[in-house]
Amino acid sequence: MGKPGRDKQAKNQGAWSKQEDQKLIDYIRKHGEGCWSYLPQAAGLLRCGKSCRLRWINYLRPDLKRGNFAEDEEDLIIKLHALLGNRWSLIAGRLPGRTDNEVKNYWNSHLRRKLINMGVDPNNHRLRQNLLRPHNPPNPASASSSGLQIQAIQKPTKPHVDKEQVSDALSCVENDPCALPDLNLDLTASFHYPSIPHVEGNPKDSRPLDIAPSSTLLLFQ
DNA sequence: AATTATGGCAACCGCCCTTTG
DNA sequence: ACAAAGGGCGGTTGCCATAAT
Repeated sequence: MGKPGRDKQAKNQGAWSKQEDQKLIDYIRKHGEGCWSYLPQAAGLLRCGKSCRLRWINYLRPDLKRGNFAEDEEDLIIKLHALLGNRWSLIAGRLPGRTDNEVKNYWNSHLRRKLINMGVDPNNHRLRQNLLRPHNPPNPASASSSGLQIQAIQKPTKPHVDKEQVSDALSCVENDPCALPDLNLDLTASFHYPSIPHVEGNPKDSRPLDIAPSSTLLLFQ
């Protein structure tokens, strides 16, 4: 294919206008989500298909929750991030009405800092070494602010994993339920597009879910 | 009141994977 | 088997609002 993200007809960039939003909404209400590369032309939008897709998924979809994250959503994001890493689409799939972009932004702007304040390395979800020393312990009050308790773990984590590792990790969880005592996560793909007209089945939706390894994760109780 | 710093979020970029012919 | 096209994803950027000075 040609250079990705480059639609030759696309002219508009930057923020979407109300008119553009309405065109996109109207088109998708009428025809459903189909071929994104064809959509701009059909809907009369001077945007690239990717831009339309992103605008719809992240902003215009009728089932989006928006607004502040609840505390249980925060907890879930932290737990899932510990399990999955920066796989925002998978994490968002477990949060009805939330998008990967929203979860990613919330992580980067709120939760990362929160974990750091708790003395936890947001990259590997382990207690930072310097904070384990007696003269500089993590603040227990802040650490329990979201109802989380933390156990330090020893082995380093690998940020990115391949699919075989992922399935190994899943079987590890299955074989050893004590590994993740209280997560109780049903890690099957879950998508929430209840009000979108279904035009054609998307084969990608049925692809197997891949899960990051858990053996070196910080454990939450 | 004006200026600067910071945070939050929407949107874009570019890579990678899957599908199709 | 291969290449091209489409779509999805995570990372990054840039704009705007608010806080601090």
